[in-house]
Amino acid sequence: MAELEKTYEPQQVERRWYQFWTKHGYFQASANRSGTPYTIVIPPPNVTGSLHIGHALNNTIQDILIRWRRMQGRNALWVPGTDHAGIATQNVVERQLTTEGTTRETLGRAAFIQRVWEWKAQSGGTIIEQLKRLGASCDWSRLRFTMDEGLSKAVRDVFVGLYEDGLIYRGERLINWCPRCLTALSDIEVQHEDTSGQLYHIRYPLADRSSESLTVATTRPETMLGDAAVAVHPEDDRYNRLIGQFVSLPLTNRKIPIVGDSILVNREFGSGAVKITPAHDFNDFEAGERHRLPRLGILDLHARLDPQKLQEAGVEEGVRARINSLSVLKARPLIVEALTQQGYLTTTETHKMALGKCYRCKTVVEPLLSPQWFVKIKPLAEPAIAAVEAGRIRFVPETWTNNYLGWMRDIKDWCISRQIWWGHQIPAWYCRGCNRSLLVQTGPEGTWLIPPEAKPLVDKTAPARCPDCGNTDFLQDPDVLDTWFSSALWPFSTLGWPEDSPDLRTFYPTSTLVTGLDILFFWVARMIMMGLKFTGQVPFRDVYIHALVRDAEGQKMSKSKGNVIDPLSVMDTYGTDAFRFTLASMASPGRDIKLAVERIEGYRNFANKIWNAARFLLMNLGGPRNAATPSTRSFPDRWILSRLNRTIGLVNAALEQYRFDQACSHLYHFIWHEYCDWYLELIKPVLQDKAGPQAAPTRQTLIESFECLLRLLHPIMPFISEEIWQALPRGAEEGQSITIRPYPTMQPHWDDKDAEATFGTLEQFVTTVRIGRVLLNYPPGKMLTVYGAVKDQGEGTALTAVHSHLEALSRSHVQVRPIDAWPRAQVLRLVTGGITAGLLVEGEVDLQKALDRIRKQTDEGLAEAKRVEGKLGSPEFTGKAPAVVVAEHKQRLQRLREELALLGSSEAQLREMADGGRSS
RNA sequence: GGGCGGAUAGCUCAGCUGGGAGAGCGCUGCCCUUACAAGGCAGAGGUCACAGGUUCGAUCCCUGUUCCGCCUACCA
Repeated sequence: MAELEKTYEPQQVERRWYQFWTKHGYFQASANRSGTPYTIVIPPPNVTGSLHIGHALNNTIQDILIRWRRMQGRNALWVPGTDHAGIATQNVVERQLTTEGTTRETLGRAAFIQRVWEWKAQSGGTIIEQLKRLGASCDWSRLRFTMDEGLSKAVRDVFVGLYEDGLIYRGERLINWCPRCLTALSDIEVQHEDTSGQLYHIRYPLADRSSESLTVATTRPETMLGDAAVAVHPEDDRYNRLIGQFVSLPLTNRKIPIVGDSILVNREFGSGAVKITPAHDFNDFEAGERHRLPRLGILDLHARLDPQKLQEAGVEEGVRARINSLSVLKARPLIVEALTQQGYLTTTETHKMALGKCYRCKTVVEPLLSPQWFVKIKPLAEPAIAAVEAGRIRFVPETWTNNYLGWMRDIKDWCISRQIWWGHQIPAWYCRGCNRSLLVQTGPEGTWLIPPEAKPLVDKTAPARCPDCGNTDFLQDPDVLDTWFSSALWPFSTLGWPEDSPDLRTFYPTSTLVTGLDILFFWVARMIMMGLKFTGQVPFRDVYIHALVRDAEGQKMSKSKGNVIDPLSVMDTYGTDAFRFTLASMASPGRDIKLAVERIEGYRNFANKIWNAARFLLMNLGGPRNAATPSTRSFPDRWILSRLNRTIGLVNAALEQYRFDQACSHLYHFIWHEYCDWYLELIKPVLQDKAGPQAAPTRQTLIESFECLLRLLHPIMPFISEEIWQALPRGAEEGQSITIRPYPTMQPHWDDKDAEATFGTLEQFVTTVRIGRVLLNYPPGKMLTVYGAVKDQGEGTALTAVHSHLEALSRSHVQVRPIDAWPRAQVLRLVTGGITAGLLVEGEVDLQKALDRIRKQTDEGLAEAKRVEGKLGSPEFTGKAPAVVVAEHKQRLQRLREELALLGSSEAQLREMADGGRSS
C-alpha cells in the first residue's frame, strides 16, 4: 500500500498521470467502439494564442462533460485543433519581419506564407501543450488545423458549392476597411465604442441663389468633399420645394442636387437636411443607390486623402494643397478651418456617437468602396432559424435563443474576402485572355487590381484551359477567405467531410458545443448555417454558452489593464484540480464570473482535505475486509452510503443540466461536511478496535464509499482522483485507470431513511453538548457527564443505539434517561433542534456566559412564538392558507413552547447554581 | 435607440414551481484532539437596491424608478 505525503503536491502528480493517460490511449475514440457516441469539437483556439482564463473555463467544462460521458460508457470523442487565425497570425509574423528589417512585400507572397508555416511549426503548439496541462482529455491523434489539407479541401468544396448555388457573389460594395491591416472586415469584426465627438453644422449655399442655403450636420466634415447630394424629407414643408435644385458644395467647384429621401432623413434631427456621401457612409451608400448618385471616394487604402481623388472630386486647389495625403484625423481640423474662413461653418456641438474599430488592432475602421466577395446569407439563415425554433438545436441557458434568432432574422450579407495572404486563397481564377484589359499589376509582387467587372472561373482546382478563349494563363484571386469561413465548417470538416467517412457517420452531428457568448454570431450561427446546408443535419444538439471571466472587480481581463490572471501560474501555485473546481463551481448560468484568487485557494484546501482523508483511509485499512451487506453494516456505514447515494443522484442530475456549479457544491458539501466531518469521525473508534466485530465490514464500506467518491469527483478533479485511486488496493483493477471506470449511478439498496433519521438525532445531540461545553468553558480534554433526554420510547431507542458514538463525538459520559430522572441540581439543560441534553456542571465554570446565551435564546424563541401565534390567530391565514402550511405552523408553535419551557427551567436552575456558588 | 442580464452577509456568489434567509472566503473565541492548522469546534454579521401592486403570505410574481454590466444599432 502506498504511503502518501502529508500535503498534496499537485505538480509532479499532474504531469505523471497525464502522460499515463495518453500513453494508454484512454482518450482515443474510434468509430468501431461500442457505446452511444458523444462528441464535442473544441472551439479551435488561435494558433497564435496562449491559454487565457477564458480558454481555461471553456475547456474545463468540455473536459468535465467528456470525462463524465466517457465514464458512463459512451463512445466519447473530443476533437481538438487550432485555428489559423488569418489576420492575427499574419500580424505576428509581420511584426517578426519588422524586427528583421524586412516586410512581407519584400519577401513576396509565397516566401511569406512559407515563413508563417515555419512559425507555426515552431510556436503553434504552445496552446496545445497548455491544454494538456489543464488536463484536457482530447483525442490528440485527431488534432486538426483549419489549414490542413483535408480542411482546406472542405473549404474549397463549400465555396464552389455556394457559388454554384448562386449564394456567393463578387461585387463592389461599401465595406468595413481596416486602414492598418489593409483588409476588408465583416460587420461583426467591427467593434463599436461610444465616443464623444463633434457635430459640425455646415452651410451649403443654393447654386443659383447664394443668399439662401441649406445647413447640414456631420461628425465627419472631411467626407463632405465626396458629397454627391443633399437630402431632405419629401414631406418637409420647409425644404421640399427645393427638391430638384442644386447647392454649391463648399471648398469644391461642384454643384450637387437636392433630393427627397424619406428613409435617410429624420426631420426632427439637426436641420432636417442631410449630406449624402455614398463612398464613405453605409446609409449614404444605400441612398446613393436609390438616387443613382456617383460614388466619389476621396480616401486611399490607408485612410489618407488621396490627391488624385481630391482632384477628381473638384476640390479647390488651395484646400487640396493643405490636405493632400494627410490622414483623416490630421486633415479634419484643416478642413474645419477652411470652412470657417470661408464662412460656411455655422455651429459646432459635442455629440455622442459609436465609433467602429477593428477587432484585431483597434484601428478606426473606414467605410470604403471596394470589390469583395460576399455570401448571400438569407437563404442560409432561414433553415438555421427553423432548426432552433423547432428545438433541433437547444441553447443552454435558453435565454440566448432570442439573441440568436433576433440576429439571424436581421442578418446581412457576409463579406468573406480579406486582403491578406495567410489563409485559404479564394478558388477563383481570372483568365488573362478574357480579362486582358482589366487585370493590372499594381505592385512588385502579387498585388493585382481586379475590378468588379472581371469574370472569374470558380472551381475546386485551377482550371487548365479557359472554356471561352482557350487560354491557359490564369491569375488566381489574391484574396483569402475570412478565417470564420473555415471555422464554420469545423464540426464536419474535422470528421472527414466531404468524404463519407465512418467517423463522420458515427460522430456527427456532434452532441454539445461549449462556447462563450462572444463568438455566438462569429462562429455558432455560421456553423449552424453551413452544417445544415452541406450535411443536411444540425452540427450539434446542445449549445452550452458560458459566461465571460472577469477579475474580482468585474473588469474585463486585459493585458493593458494588468489585471490578467494567468491560468498557468494559477495551476502552478494551487494545482490544476483546484483551478478546475473553481471555474466549474463559478459557472452558474446567466452571470459573468468574477474570479478572485482567494476562491481558488479555498478549493486548493479542499483538494488537500480529500488528500488527507485518503491518508486516513490508507492508515486504517490494515486488517481483513468483509464483503459487507446491509445486515452486517454498522449505523455509520449505512448512513454514509445513503448520503453518498443521494449525492450521486444530485451530481448526475446537475451535470445532466449543465449545472456545474451545483455539481461542485454537492460534492464539496458531501465530502467535507458529511464524509470527513462526521463519517470519518464516527468510524474512528470502530477502526481503532482492529479486532472488533465491526472493523472488517467498516473497512470494506470505507474503501467502497471512498473509491466511489473518487469516481464521482474525477471529471472535475481528474488528477488527484487518479493519484489517490491508484494508491488504493484495487485487486482485479490493478493497472487500470479511473478514467475508464464506470461513473457512479444511484444504488437504491443504499438508501436508508432510518439511518438518516438516527443520524439527525445524533448530530443534534452532539452539537448541543458541544455548545454547552463552550458556554461553560469546559476544557476540551475534560470528560463531561451528560444526560440525554428521552421524550418517548423511540427517541430513547435511537439514542441508546448510537450511545458509543454519542460519547466519542461529544467527549462525554452519556446517560440516557427521562428528564424527570435527572439529578435535580447542577445540571444545565440545553435544547437545540428539538434535542435536549443536560450537562452535569462540575468545577470552575462560567455560568454567566451560559445564562446570557439562554436568555438570548429565550428572547428569540418568545418573539418567534408570538409571531407564529399571531399568524395562527389570524382568520385570514387559517382560513385561506393551505391546510398543510397551517399544520406546519401549529407544529412549530408546539415545539417552540416546549423549548421555551425547558429554557425557562434551565435559567431558573442556572440562577440557583450561580447563587449557590456565591453563597458557598 | 432597441434588447438582455444583474443588484441577497465585509468580499465572491447560491437560493428549483411564492410559506421558517444559505455557502465559501474574511472576521471573533477556544483548541497544534496521531488524516488534515491548507485543520477542528463554537460564534458574530443581512430592511434580500428603492417605490408601488397582486396575495392570507413576496428575496421569488407584476409595474415603475435608480445604479451596474453585456449584446445590438446607419439617426447625420
